[in-house]
Amino acid sequence: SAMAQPQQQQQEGEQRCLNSELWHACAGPLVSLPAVGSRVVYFPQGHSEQVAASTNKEVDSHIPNYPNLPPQLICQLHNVTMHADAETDEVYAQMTLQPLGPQEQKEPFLPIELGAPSKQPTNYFCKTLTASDTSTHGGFSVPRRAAEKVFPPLDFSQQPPAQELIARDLHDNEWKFRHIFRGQPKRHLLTTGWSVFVSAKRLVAGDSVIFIWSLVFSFLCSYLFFFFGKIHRILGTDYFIHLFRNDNNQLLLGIRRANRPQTVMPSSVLSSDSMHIGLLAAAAHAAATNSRFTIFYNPRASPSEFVIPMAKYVKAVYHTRVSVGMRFRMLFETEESSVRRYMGTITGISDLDPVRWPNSHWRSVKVGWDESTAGERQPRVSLWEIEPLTTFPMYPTAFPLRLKRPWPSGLPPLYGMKDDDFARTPSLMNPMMNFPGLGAPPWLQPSFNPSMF
Amino acid sequence: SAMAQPQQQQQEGEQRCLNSELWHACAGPLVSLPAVGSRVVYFPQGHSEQVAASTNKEVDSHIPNYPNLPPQLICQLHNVTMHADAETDEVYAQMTLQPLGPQEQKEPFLPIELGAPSKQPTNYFCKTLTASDTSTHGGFSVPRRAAEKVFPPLDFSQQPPAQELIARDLHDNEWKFRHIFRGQPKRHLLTTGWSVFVSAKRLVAGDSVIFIWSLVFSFLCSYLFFFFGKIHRILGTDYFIHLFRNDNNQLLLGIRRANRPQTVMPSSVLSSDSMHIGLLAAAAHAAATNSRFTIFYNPRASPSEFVIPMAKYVKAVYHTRVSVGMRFRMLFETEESSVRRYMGTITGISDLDPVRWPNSHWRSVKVGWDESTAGERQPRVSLWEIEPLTTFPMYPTAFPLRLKRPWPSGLPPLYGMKDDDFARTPSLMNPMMNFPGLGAPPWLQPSFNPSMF
DNA sequence: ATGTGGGCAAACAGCCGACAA
DNA sequence: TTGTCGGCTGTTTGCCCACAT
Repeated sequence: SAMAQPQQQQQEGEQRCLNSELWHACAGPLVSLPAVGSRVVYFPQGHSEQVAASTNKEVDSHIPNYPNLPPQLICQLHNVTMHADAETDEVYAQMTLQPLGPQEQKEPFLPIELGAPSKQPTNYFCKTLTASDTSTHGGFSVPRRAAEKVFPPLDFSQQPPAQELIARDLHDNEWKFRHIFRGQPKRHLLTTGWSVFVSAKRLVAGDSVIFIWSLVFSFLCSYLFFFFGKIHRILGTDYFIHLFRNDNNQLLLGIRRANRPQTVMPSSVLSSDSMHIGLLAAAAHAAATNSRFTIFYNPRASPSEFVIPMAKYVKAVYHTRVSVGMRFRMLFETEESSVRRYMGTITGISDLDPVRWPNSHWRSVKVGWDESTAGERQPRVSLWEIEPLTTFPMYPTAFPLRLKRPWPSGLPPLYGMKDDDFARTPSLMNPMMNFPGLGAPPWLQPSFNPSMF
Repeated sequence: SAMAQPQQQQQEGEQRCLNSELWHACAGPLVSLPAVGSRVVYFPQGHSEQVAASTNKEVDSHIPNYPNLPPQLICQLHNVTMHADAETDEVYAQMTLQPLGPQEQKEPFLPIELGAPSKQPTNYFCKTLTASDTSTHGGFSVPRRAAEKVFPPLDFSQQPPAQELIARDLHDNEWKFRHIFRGQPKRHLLTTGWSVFVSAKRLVAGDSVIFIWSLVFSFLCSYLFFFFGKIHRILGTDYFIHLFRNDNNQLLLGIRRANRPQTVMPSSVLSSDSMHIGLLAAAAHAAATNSRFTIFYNPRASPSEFVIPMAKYVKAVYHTRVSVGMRFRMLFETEESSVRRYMGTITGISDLDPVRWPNSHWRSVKVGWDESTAGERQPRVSLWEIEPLTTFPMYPTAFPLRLKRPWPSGLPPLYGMKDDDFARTPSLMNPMMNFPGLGAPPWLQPSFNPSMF
């Protein structure tokens, strides 16, 4: 019975340091956080979308305009902290941003700004709970491959083979489960302790659980990987895991709730109007004074990734040509927490909100999706979300849309590409309009290395 | 077993019309909402306090100033809707305010603006739950007087006397309880159905429940009371209640949670800075354009009643003299949901935040409390929260603080009071500074009737 | 390979009066 | 008057396997 009690290590107030692997696993394979210190592009418009999704209220029309707030702000990302809601375990990130002046925007890219985003953990599994899993009648049926991959091995000389598993959640609470291999045919089960977890987290059939086999001193591990990279490559990852597996291993446990019909959350703190105004005013004030501001990014609340690495933005907006009729692919998360690509066709390029946010790249691409189940996929995407295909357009564009960009003259063409190769709609005609006085763009600096993209 | 199931009448989205009596009972005896259509004074500073209390974050110093936003706005209250959080049953109110121009501020008071605030229901009881009440081992022990007052009478000819009670909560969900009178000595108990309620509302020992015996058509009842006031006075209230008791009665059920150590709620939607900015910017924008804005008032989240009837404000600020050393009484809510008065002495009169909110009446009075358990009571209060005593000050004031008010000359003195009778600190010297161009104040209009206060 | 259901024992929920504060 | 407890059912929880998919 003591086994069934989770040892709640109540650490109210500020979370110390949330496990990054677990956070990313819960956030999903498509979510990546820009590196601390890197430059990012912040979209008030996208931020607004997130608030609208959280409050279930569309942005009202009588919200004042902030004419000095451009549709995107180039910022330095000073701080990123990962959080999880104490009640629901919903993951979110807090970011501290500082708008940059023209000088800083122009500086060449740093290595961290070009690095690959953090990946999903390797030794993990994610299972969508069945009715049996969440019922009080029984325990949790562990898929065989999953158990073999992420759980410590059982002693099969015993009958039945069993062990006690201890897993930690995002709040560093400990959950104990009896892991047993029994039944006819044999299968892995979590019995004692499981229902306590289900009721504490209020899980229902359709929600998912994630188990990760992690190394406690993963930072030390990374350190060793860095210095002994060659040894690692020779001996393989398993050797390194083996080094730590005996003492310092740990099982992590996260949840991901099904996309239930959102409960109306009128927040009872601040009206949604005030929230929208607050977000805009905070950004406008920060932009005017070049001071820091703080935002919350809630990856599962809305499909609006509104803080984008600057390198990704620059590549997509300036180094990719798109036109109406062009085919593209875009990544989506599957039900099983992996990714798949959906195909579509660009049907238009225009401002999402020409009145409030003219000349914004936010969701400037109107698209149609190939598959008939496309009702749930957005009809508008941003340039950096899609991978245009280099094949011919599906059908010829109604009009060419090929305008000569007002690129600073006298500069060498980019990567063997001529100016004429860029296609722009009128609204996208001058992408530099928000960087007054900006001279040679950063990606024209000698240190800029396009091959790193 | 069907008895134990609450009939959840899920009405997602907008609440229709919450029961006002129940809302007020849950909000507590000190909470009153201004009348729709009346003029009120809105304090951004107090609103800010509520956001700070909700987010557990003090207002940061680098939030921009809104120099055009006065510390108090005279507004018309266009709409008030009562709400209850779907998760926690926490009560809150949504108000739509519209800042008024000088002309409208000056208009004479309407009857609704001078009416008494809504009272607590009469036929109700509130009990703080014991360990036995919340334990799964037993039911709910109903205090005898409470049961006799608010529950329908039992048939004592039966052995044991018992009946089924049906009560409705703020969300209009139905809860059924078996009410039985048994034991040695005899007592009233709620048995079947009680534990379902306790676990559904997640009640713990220390929380309170409120039962109200209400009339469904209370508006009709008020209507009759109004027209047949004399008959009512002759026949007595019981006659009127009897008229409706047979068919249209209903039992209401609310909860009030103990003041547990507040769970940190970083909201995960918007940073507390942005919320503060949002509140200020929304008010400033509304003030500049004389347009409506919406606020949420959360009476139990913080002791900051930041929307005050204008009449109450005017009376306290202009028609009450206070000085350092003066004794006063102030109402507080007791644990048992009734009120008691605490005594204190005014120790100073000054701005709470001279930098950000100069010349504000919000919590401008520094006080000391008589009782040693005063640690939990605020050291600063607003003028309209206290009842100054007309007795002599406890100790003579260090300096007179008696300044001649710059009252418009040529007007008759107020209610036989001479100008000299008003005592003001320098910061409160000119209470009209926020009403530029204001002539004779509303309380000088012939229709203003001070006896209604 | 894994979801569901019957059988069964142990644990818990929940109704009762006794007692004491 | 009312909070808590021991006694005593009836229901639920939860571990086991069989069986079906």
